Amino acid sequence: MSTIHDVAKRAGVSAMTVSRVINRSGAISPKTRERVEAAIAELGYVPNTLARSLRMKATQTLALVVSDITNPFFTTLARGVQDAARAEGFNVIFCNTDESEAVQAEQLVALVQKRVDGVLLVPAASSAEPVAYLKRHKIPVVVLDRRVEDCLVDSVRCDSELGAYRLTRLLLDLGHRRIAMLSGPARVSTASDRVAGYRRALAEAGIAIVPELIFHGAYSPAGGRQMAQAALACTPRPTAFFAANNFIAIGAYQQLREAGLRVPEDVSMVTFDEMPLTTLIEPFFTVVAQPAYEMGQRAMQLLLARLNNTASSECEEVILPFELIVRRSSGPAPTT
Amino acid sequence: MSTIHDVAKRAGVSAMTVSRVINRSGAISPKTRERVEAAIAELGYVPNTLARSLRMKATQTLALVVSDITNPFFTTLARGVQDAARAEGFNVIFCNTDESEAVQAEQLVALVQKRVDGVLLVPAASSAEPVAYLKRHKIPVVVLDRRVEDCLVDSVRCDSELGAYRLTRLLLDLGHRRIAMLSGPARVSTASDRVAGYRRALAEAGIAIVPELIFHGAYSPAGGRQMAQAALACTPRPTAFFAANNFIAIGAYQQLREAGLRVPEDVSMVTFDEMPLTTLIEPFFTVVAQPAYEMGQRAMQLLLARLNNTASSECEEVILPFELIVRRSSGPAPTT
DNA sequence: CTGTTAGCGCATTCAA
DNA sequence: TTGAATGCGCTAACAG
Repeated sequence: MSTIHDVAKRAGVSAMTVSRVINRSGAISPKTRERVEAAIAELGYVPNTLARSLRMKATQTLALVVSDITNPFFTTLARGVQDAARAEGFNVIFCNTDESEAVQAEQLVALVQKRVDGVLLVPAASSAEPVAYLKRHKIPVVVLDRRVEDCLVDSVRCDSELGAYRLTRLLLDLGHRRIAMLSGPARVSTASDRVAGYRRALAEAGIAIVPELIFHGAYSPAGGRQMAQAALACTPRPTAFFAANNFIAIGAYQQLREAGLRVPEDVSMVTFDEMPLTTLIEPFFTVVAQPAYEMGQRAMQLLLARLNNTASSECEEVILPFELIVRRSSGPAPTT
Repeated sequence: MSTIHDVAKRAGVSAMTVSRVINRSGAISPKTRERVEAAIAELGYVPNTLARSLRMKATQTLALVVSDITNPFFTTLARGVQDAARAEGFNVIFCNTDESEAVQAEQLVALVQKRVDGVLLVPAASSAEPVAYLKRHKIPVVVLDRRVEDCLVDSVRCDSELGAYRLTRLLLDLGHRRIAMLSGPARVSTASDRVAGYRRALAEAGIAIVPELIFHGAYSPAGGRQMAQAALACTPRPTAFFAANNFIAIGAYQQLREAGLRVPEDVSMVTFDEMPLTTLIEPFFTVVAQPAYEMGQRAMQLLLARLNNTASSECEEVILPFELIVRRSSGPAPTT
């Protein structure tokens, strides 16, 4: 693979001149520029960004750390990140943590080693340590989708507490009184915030909160199944299920069906996050739809602002609006 | 940010010794190792992979280039790639081409600049040039999901022609005679292969091929809508629709519904690729399901074998089996 | 077991 | 407008 020196030799100039031509820095006479460009073309020379990055202390590479790229919410978010990054000439490395703090820690080390210019982090837990780690290494971070304990960082998310409050209110208005809350890992802010919103709505309605009806499990179909199964064992049986995200909803729904229950005739169900293709075919779930693509974009904008030092010195906290979409999965509580 | 020299100074050894400790190369006395490790911890030193990569001519970074990470087929495939890569200590950069050869070309240049160790490519077209480009730069490639014109590369895919043949046979066996083929971009091998399979099945059944019923469009819901609309304008109206992928199926399905047609009562529909969440809630589409996750894994294995030189010198072509799953979207042709 | 020398490919600084 | 020297942080090769 040819280097800048090979090009220089062939064009009969110095490496520095070639560098200037490539980066459009400094002034170059049209003639030599032409010669250099010819040499570049003849050799099929492609600059080595490693060397450049080493020298410049900037890699033009960012990272997006999510729990599972397979979840359409994160996929869409990732696409928003990608598109915004590409527009500015940045590449993006993706990492999945599978909600494991240990895995996340490993990933972050690898990213620091690679000297990525910035990180978009959907934290696996609300501990501030991972963010602090990146900051210690002078790597700008934007926290996405989830909160992190008292810690000054740029962040982009929706108001999970409010969304959950609204969904719960919806169920209450439909006459439901026993509502099972199937939430995510307790250490994840969206999971706890959604529980908080649920509690607030119940409290406000003067309905006793039954701890046995509040579950924490994995943000996965399997987690949803397990929690639904446990919830079904409660007596009296809940008449409504609040799934904290789409994956939980799917698993729970399957479990309900297998138990011979119909949604919404026998039990109602509400959840967070759209299921893109499903919605297009047969809109079914009543959801709080978060603007995933836009979240990714906005987060990337914040990060780029930091990188260009055009950001305000204070950290910014962007709370995007969600949309509550009522569909068939929620119906009136059955009158026993 | 501290360097290997800072660590060396603090530990009272040479940089080389620190390097040896970090990379577990060479023999180090327990004592000095301890001192070095202490210094590393005290300084919070993290090795700079850029410098290492520059020196070693290897980046431990790979790239996956797909058309659209938002398509669950590619998302799942990406996850397979990721998991296999992580197990071997590689990071993966993702790129979307949106089926544009121009965008793809740009992306590949950026990847060569970054000196990625290898590329997994879902080519935007069947031209061999992009693969040749990478090979010229000594970057191993594995072609995924699609074929590339007479070109020796490792590749992993399913047999699209056969899958399409089977799906078409299924429709024929159900009595359909006018089957619209809604395919992808003509330059993409999966699109043309699926048309080929469709033609073979029809020919074998002694049914005339009606060119007006064969469409090429974007592998997107919008493409599906447009093609379905055009197909519905044909007289007599087709009784069955073959969508070449899940996105086309979604769009076409919407268009059919809006035209007041019921699936499968009025028209049948078959397609390629599962729609993960949809399937879990309400299995509906008759599909050829390709093992996306496994395809990603296998491709990564081939690539890693190349990188470790444990691969056979000849290129390997892995054709994975698909599964034909019959569901509700396909039914008997209506007896007019 | 440890250190020295040299260079990976590029861009900044200064000089011409 | 152009070039030479220098160093980014690391490791291979050799020496001791």
